[in-house]
Amino acid sequence: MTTVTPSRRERLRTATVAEIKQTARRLLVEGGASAISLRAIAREMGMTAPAIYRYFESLEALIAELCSDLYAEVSAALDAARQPIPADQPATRLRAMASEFRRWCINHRAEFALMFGEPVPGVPEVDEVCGQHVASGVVAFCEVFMVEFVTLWRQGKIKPPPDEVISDQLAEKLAPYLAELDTPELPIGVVYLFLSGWIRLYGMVAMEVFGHLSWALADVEPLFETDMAAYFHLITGEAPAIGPAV
Amino acid sequence: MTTVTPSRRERLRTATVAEIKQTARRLLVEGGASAISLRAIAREMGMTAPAIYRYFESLEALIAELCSDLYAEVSAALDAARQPIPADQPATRLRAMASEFRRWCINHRAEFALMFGEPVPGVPEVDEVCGQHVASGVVAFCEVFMVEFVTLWRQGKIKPPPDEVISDQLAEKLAPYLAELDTPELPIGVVYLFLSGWIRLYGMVAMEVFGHLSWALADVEPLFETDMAAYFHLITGEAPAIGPAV
DNA sequence: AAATTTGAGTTATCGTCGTTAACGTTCTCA
DNA sequence: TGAGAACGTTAACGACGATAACTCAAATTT
Repeated sequence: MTTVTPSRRERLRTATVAEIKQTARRLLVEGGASAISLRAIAREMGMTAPAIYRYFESLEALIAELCSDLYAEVSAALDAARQPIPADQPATRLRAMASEFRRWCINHRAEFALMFGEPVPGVPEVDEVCGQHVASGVVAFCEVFMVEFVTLWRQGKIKPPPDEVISDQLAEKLAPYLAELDTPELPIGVVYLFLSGWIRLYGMVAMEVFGHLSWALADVEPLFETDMAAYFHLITGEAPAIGPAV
Repeated sequence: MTTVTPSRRERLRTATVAEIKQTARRLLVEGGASAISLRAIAREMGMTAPAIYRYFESLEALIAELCSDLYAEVSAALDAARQPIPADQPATRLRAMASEFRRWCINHRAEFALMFGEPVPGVPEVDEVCGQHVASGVVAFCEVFMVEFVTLWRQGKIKPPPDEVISDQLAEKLAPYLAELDTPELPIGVVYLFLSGWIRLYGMVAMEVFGHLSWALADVEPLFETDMAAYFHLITGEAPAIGPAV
């Protein structure tokens, strides 16, 4: 243990920090990001607003930290979704994680908007911590998908698209990113398929959460399932073993 | 003409309304949606804030109207992008419109966030005006894509995906939407391809505009071009005539 | 042409917000 | 036991949306 005795004061402090963030979370859920205010938090906690400055540098910093926690939370949810599936079935794992991602985002719309919508100034951007893969929750969140995808590739299950589809410029621009990975031998076509899948997943979830699909669909789930199936058919050439999560 | 003499007062009024919206637009561009405030607008116009209430019911209503104008603006940009291309080449038209959509959104990031990000309370949602296809700018914006897509289908150029890929539930849920169209005979697989394409386009543009791709790519354009090419290859079976717009 | 109504703008005010400064109070530790 | 840090308070500043009451000029009506 690095901290033997958390020293009473430190215990109280961490408890207060937790209560502040938890109150902010509740305000976020109930009224959107703009409902998070220092005065509202303090009011609900039976305090006065300036007291919060003992714990956070500013409202912006508070929201940034809340956002980091949310990334960790969704990462944990994704990790939990893949655990019951054997590690040698990465396609099924990816499938379950995609469904869980959609489920989490739909059940946490305000959080999703904060994390994946218009970037809030102060919230750590992903590319700022591209070097160390664990420091930021965002990278960890991406890695969960990436690890399974690489496993799938190592199994030889991924059919990279024909070369003529891959633009030379794409290969050129992706090169520095490949160097970041611990698998630099990953073909450019496979990386393209990964990014393409992440974009399709994000696109569908974002449109659904933001209500931009309600004009066409009463329920997005069938389209989601169909599109995910089409994607896995595209990259593996076979239908994946599906079990619609939840 | 319905209005013979716009009656001096009305001319002044519309001019003031225009100036208010144009000032709001500038504030939006310079400082994001949160920078739009009645006081700031009034300050820049040499007025006092309450005067604006003579022209708009509230800040929310002002932003909603600004948003409608933006939908019309992007619709016009898309329309201008397809005009130089013959109407009997809908695939090329769609391709050009997709590129133009990305270009417009990248050059108008703050506007994009307002229109396609987290929905702002007060901004008219698309599904509220699903009946009349012209009333809302959003629908007109969607229609520009839809029209070309239907033309492409009428030419027999779209290969619908195999039936087993299309979920029965998808067909079920899309039925009411098909009835809305003037082409109810449109196969469910074709509608799926359209929505899938729109989602892929939105996903890529949204991630790029929001900066959620900068961790992987210094320049998103090659991936955009590649993915669009892959999409058109998927739905038509052949590579479209491309000319990377701008 | 005079009287009246309408429209557009003002000032004053209320309650909200983030943030800072100055001031107590309480707990911890040497 | 005393010094000092940590935690909390009140007071205040400037910015925000919104409303009410008021002034003034323009348009309309008589």
